[in-house]
Amino acid sequence: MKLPKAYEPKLYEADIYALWEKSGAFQPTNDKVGYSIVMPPPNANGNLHIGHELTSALEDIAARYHRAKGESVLLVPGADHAGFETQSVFEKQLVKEGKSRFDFSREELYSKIWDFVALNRDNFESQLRKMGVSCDWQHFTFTLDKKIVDRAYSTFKKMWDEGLIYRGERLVNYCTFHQTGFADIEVVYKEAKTPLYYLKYGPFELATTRPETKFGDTAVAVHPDDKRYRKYVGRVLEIEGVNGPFSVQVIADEMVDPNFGTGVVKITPAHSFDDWEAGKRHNLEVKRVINHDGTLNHQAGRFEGMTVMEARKAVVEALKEKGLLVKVDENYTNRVGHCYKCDTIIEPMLMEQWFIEMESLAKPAIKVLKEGKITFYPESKKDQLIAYLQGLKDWNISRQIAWGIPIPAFQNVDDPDDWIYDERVGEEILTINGKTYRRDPDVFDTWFSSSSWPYATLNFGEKDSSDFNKFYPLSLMETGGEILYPWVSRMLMLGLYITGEIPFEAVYIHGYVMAEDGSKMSKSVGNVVDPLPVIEKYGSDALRMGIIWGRSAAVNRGYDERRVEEARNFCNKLWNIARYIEDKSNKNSIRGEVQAVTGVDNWILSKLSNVKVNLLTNLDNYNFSEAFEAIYHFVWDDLADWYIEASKSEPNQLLLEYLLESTLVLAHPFAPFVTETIWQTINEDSSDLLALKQFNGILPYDKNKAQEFNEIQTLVSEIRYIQKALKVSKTAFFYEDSIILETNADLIKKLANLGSVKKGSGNLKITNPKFICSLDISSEIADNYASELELKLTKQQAYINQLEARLNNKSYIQNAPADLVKQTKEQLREAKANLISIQIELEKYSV
RNA sequence: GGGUGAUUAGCUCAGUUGGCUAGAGCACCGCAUUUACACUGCGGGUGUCGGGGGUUCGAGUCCCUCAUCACCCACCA
Repeated sequence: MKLPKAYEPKLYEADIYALWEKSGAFQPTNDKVGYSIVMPPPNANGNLHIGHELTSALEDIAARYHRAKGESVLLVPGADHAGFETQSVFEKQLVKEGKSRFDFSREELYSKIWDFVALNRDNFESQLRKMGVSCDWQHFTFTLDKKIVDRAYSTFKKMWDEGLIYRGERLVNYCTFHQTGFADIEVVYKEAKTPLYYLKYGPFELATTRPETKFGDTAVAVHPDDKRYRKYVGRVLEIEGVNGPFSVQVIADEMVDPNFGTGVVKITPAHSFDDWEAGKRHNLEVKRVINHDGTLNHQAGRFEGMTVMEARKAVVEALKEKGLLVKVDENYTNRVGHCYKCDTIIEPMLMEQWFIEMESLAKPAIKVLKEGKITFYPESKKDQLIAYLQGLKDWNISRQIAWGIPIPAFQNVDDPDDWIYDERVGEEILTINGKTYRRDPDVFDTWFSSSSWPYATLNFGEKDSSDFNKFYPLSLMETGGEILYPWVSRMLMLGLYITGEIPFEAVYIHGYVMAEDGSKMSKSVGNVVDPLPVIEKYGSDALRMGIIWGRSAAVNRGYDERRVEEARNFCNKLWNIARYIEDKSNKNSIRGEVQAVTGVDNWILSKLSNVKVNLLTNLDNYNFSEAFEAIYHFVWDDLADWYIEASKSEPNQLLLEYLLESTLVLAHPFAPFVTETIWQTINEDSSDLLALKQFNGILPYDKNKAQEFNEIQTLVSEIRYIQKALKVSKTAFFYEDSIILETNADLIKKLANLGSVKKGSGNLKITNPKFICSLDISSEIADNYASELELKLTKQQAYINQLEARLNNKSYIQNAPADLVKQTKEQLREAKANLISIQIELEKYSV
């Protein structure tokens, strides 16, 4: 035998992948219907985790499936420079070396991170290979590749020219540790107990959580209808503060909730989003108090140089001394924004940044979503995306970090309002027409450049010798729910804006792989599962099937190693089916035309036909798990447990070989390595790849003959049950006048583990509605069967009652479809026949 | 405050336009060493489909309501 007793993935996987890659199996053939997926690029700096296993498994199953359907498939791999993410990882390393990013210029930092990423980049490429991903490596794209940077620039330029980009001084979510701004979506809000301080504030008493921003107060606000304070509105008041008196204006604004605190709010336009808006409404003075490093500036007087938290304490102390502190509510909870990376409290900070006007980009996106032009899996994500797009604010794309694509904009050193677009970002200073321009030191938000990913990777609108651009738009965008808003929404908007086409036909959102106990996996908790050791232990196919099995779109689900183990067993099952068939092939080399001969031959072909339809339907609708279960049950329950067992008494070698090949092709997307390994081992023609085989047609079969075997199956199960229940085996089986039972006598004897199968009658009658047959079992033993029969009788009677009730209902007869009524009648007839045979048999025991 | 999803066997979950006695895997119990496989085979049973109401001949599925949980969005001094 060529195949050893058990499948050992480790011995084959690397060679099989190399064989695929060498043969160019993953490159599109370019001459048939195209199917394309661009993989969401993983961060270039790290190792792949179990979530990547899920995402690449789903994408690869889709890709291999469409290849087997005969389509030209392109699966594009990539890597993400992941701007801020990567810089954070690198900074942590610097800290370990006792350094900080502020020891370097942005240029130095950029080149250091570049080297750092280059070191790690091979890592995940080899990991993707281990996962068996059938991607086209020649098409590998990095988010800092020239073509991606060029796209970012041309997109920025187009928006600049069309007035969608503006530079503005706005309050920005700002992390004082990383010293960069963030988009709204990047801020993590957390519930926290924040002391609420009640202060004496001129004639008012007011509540605040941020006494340290007092130095930036330029107004106090009350509700317009609040009679208590009406007389102060419009006046400018002198307020006694910790650093002496200062003046504020009293304004009336709807934003104030008269029932919260004292109904009076101090307004600090430079350091609060709401206050900023109020400031704009009332033309208030903006006074900055906090520096970019999180310390207070000269406005704070003697508190200058303190951090926000230090100053809060000190100011509260000072207020107390001056008798300005009325009380403190320690139980007040509110939600505070944090940096999602370092957990520092986000400061609203007044900054000049580049913004993209979103309304005109979002509108067309909302339109195509509402028109249902993109199919979402699950469907509900579409409405969520629409709701998100409808509430979108302008997008801050400036980041004050080094690791990213420099913004191609230069500012006139003599005229701050004079900005020019120029791609010579290698230069810090440009001189144009005698004017001096300095480059904006900022870089783009990573999501800005990655929004172009579908059309940029596929060279949309460009002359392209490889003709990859015909794969745009993508067939599928497969990704995790966490980037529906930051990425999918923006790819959609920019795709429409730049290409005029919807960038993907379908969006599939997968859920998270949670830890085994259902909690979130996290490095700090230490409950992450590293896919590589799992692959090492169980094989790549096993992990793939184990992770997709029982998982549906957007549902978070715990990782379960037992599933992986079962999937490993499934690989071994396939292996041993092949092993059996191959063994028989050596002993029995009859050639001829493959065809169904016996009932079971026809039956297995009908099952094969069903599983194929089932698999195609499910995968066309991205029901990965159900498609897998279909092939799993076909292989295990039908092919192995029934057909191969049956073939031991009625061998049809050519059909076995046909079934093996058909099964391998069907199972290949789910278990690429083991199926290809089997194929390569039994064929010895390495140019004939299973990975490139298409689904074949199903041989013709006779439905009636297939049905005959169904009946035999039922009978065999019944006999097995009786023998188990009575603890006997190898009993003699008798039948009366049945051609089917006569022709299948040997088969039934084998499958039901009987002693003999003969015409005649025994003392224990089998209550099967299709056949009159019996077992020869001594009466003492058979007596035990009475209780089994009684149970059966009760169940059957209940069933009959149910059916009769249904048929006695006139409305049912009138309103239900005729077919269904007919079916119910048939069921009742069968059930009654069955009941009678049980009753007749039972009578024997009551004597 | 707004939104979305979930609640089905001991556990993890399927159940596509309402219609065959509600399923799968695991776990569990029993039997089996028969030449593909113990990473095995055979047999076994378990559910007031979260509660309540409604529509219908018929509801796990549709509608209303309540409860619990999860996630997302907006963020109040």
